[in-house]
Amino acid sequence: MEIRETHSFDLTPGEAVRLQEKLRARISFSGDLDEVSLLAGADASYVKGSNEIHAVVVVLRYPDLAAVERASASIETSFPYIPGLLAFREGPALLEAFRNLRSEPEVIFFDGQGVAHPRGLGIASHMGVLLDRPAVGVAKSLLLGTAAEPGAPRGSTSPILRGGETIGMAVRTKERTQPLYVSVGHRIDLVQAVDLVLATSRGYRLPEPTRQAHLYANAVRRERNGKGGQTSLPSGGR
DNA sequence: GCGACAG
DNA sequence: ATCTTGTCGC
Repeated sequence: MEIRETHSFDLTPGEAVRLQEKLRARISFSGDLDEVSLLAGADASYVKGSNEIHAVVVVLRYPDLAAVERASASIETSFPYIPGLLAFREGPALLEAFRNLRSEPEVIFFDGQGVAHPRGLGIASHMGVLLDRPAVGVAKSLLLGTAAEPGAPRGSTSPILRGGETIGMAVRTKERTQPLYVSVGHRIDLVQAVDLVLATSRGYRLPEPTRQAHLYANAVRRERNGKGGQTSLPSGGR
């Protein structure tokens, strides 16, 4: 993918916060999506004792979810994990992975929050704005706000509230598992974002784009890491 | 001041 | 995120 815009990621936490406050104004909460034919999932994995970060993007065809393309990038990061500043840790690697991608997915799922963030600019919104592409935040836990437990059936939802405002939706993508927390990233509305997450969740808690990205990110880390990584193979399950 | 806190 | 084997439940 062509990345027309970027900025320095070599910032102090304070400078990063100011940049978030500035970029948040550019988020579009409305959807301009017609028919989705390609969607992507992005994720990153790390090597325990080092600063290595392996970022990947997996593109799937919609609605059959067949794999179309995978791209990755492995770099050194210096920014630590600070709640609220995740994009400054994973962003550089993710953008590099997108540069290595040839497909043009219409929507991208990110691991983490969209606007359900202290400054309204979680990693999904941040990347969405820089890539100027519809983006959805799919998080496994909450960073901001509260949400009642969604009903038991798959597809049940419950709003993520923050001072009376709905900033996202808790979504039950699979029965008897913890809900996912979906929020608008960029150029999409919450209803469509939730619809897409549910439409791409097939038998697992994580929607396929995110799940495939997770698996690929771990695979990339392992092959680029002959020793320090995990040696056992997934035990499987069917 | 204290606790919470995406990945 | 990462470290880890078996184990309980669907």
